[in-house]
Amino acid sequence: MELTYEVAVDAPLATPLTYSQPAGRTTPIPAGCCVRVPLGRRKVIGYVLGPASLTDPAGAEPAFAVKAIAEVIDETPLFPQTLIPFYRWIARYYHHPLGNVLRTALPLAPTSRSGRRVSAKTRKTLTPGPVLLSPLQSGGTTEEVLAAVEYSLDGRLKNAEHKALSLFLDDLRSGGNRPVPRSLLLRRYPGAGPRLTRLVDLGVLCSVNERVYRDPFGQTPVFHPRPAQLTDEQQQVLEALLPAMDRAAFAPFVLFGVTGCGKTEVYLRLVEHALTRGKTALVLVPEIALASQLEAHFYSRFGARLAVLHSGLSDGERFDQWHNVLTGEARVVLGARSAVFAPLEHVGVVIVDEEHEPAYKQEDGLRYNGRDLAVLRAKMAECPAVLGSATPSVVSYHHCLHGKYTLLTMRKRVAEQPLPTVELVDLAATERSRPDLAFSDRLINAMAQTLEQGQQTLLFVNRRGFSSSMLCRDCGAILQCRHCQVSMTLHRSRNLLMCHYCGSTQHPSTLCPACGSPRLSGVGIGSERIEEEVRQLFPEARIARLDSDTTANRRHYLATLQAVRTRQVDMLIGTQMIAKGLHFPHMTLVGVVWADAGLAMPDYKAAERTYSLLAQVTGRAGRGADPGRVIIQTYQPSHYSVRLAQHHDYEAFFAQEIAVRRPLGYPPFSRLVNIRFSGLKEQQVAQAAGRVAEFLRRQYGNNQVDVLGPSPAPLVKLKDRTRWQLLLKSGSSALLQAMCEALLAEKAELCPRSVSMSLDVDPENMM
DNA sequence: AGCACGCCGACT
DNA sequence: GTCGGCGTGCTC
Repeated sequence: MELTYEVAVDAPLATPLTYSQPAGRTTPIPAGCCVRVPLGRRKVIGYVLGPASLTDPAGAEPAFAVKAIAEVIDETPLFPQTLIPFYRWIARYYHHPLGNVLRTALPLAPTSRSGRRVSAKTRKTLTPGPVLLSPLQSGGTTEEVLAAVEYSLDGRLKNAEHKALSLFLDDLRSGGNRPVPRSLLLRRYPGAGPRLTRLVDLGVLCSVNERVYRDPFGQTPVFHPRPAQLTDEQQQVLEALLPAMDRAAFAPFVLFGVTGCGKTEVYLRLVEHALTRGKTALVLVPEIALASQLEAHFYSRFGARLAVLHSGLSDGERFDQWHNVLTGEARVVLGARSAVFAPLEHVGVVIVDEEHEPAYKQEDGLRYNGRDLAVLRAKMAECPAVLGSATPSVVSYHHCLHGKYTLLTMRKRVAEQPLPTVELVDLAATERSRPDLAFSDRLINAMAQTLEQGQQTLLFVNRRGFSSSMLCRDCGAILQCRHCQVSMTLHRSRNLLMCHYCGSTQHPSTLCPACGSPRLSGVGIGSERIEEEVRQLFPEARIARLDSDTTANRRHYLATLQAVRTRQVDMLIGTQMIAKGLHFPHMTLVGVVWADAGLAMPDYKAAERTYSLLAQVTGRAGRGADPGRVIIQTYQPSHYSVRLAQHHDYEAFFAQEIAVRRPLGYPPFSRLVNIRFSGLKEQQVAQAAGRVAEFLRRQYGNNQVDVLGPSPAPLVKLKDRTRWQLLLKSGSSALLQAMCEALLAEKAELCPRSVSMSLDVDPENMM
């Protein structure tokens, strides 16, 4: 009976394929191995999922000819078998081909087109050979060992060889009998090369290639000692969480704690507990900025048992980290969203820090949410999932109130620092001496004062400001759709306002519907422009900017933070990424340039994002002795997301937000799937979107699901491609799943190949 | 995805 | 006559 395998191939195929044992091979191939398989006339990469049966349940022969696996690329699996159900679930839930899911999950696997592989880095080291071993084992001084070697070789050692061996013995002792790198000896004795080679030939030394683990930590991170004493709140929270870990059953928790309440120590204790119970731990952070913050804490506590996985690593570093996890050497993984795929086994706790962060959502290819997958991993591993946040997502908090998740609260800041006072500046109501700039006099004066005192300022720019929405210059209202309560988008070319949820349009009225003012205009402020204005206002100040444009590489990011820490920077300007995790004792002023900019987004989550960003930015001040000052500029000081952020009142914000979403049936009262269409020909794209909408309405048009649209996407044209979208909204996740499956089955009939169609399940933003 | 096949327009 | 455009179908 011939062995056959189920193989997920690196091609957009809906199902795995069946292949047989490579010619001439007898041993079975373990699941998780990377192989090369024939597919049509080419060869592609595939992943072995396990044995396959050639007959279907009815006993029928397959209708295809089974081909043999061409090559086993790696004899050791790239991922543990236990994760296969996890990958299958993801493929099904996100409607993504399994082979492509695996390619996303295993970033270092070779691709079908490039055979380039990242390899282990090794170095040549030397260990004692057979001739040297027994004199070493009988102990004695270096001189005695050398004499014994000389004796057993009948005095065949030359002076230079004697010298090289003597240096080797020194290094061996000082290195605690670890293999001695050849390069180390060559540095001390440049001519040692041929001598060492001869010593190897004589059997005195042994040459070994040792794996080198490239150090992703750059310089050694700051050491954080383990605090002897926990706060009462930390104690209480752990009293709930540790027993849950001991029960070894799935249990989701939201750890709701204000900035600076000491959540990190809670995470560390949970991980410690997992390790002492022989389990492993998975810790996710939204982005690299926070990864480097937490890295130092985790590295201090767990050292070599820690692996980090994030986009800031080089391929080589990532390879090493992945393999450390795979071999079981690293038992704690700390990383960004893709670390949710880390090849850990026996996971004892899953932690997601800042769980509300939009950065957990991957916005291209496999559009997964790292936070949601983390919860799923915990479920499959039968362990607790801990979602930490100072501003939990509306959906997670809703689950807490309905008994789906357990809420744990930490209200006190560790050092009892008071939260800073937050001042709102109403941009619409205040006179400005520089109306040409984005700054009010109050903020300019505060910046000047801070600069004079030698303290630092942080300026937060909500870069999501969208230049084509309409803002009232008098009351700050943003024009919204009457049906969807999302902002209308201005289409300059056609001169009309459109809702990108439902597609309805309205003429750009010359008067503000809220206050009747005629002063309406399109708006948008980015961090580059702010930097320019600040340089103009304070030419003598030292200014740095951090945003996704300037932070493509981690070295620059870390260097900028270092410059701020050593007070070589007076003013730091940045976007979201500077809003969290960072704390600088001399940063006494935090300014928010335009707090309500995010409210202009055509997105039902706009208020939630605004609240959490403001709450986070606010937490950045007052970390040192000085409580700090926060100035928030806004056109909408009375909007609940701005007003309640000022008072650090999450519960009130949640209540308001839920009251808005309930009647509109947005999550958590429904699930969404956004179907995106794009293509080079406008007509084809619009037509395909229309046909799909018609198909779904005909098949499923009842009151259990809303099919909204189709409508042009907010960025209708991107890189010459026209984009349309169709939004599905339903209380039934199963119904949405069935609709998407039916749609994909009919895709060929509804949507030509020149139009690409992709599904975004649980969309995070609608752009 | 990638690679075949197949069916219509302007070229040696 | 045929070279080559890209719409469509299939891959164990």
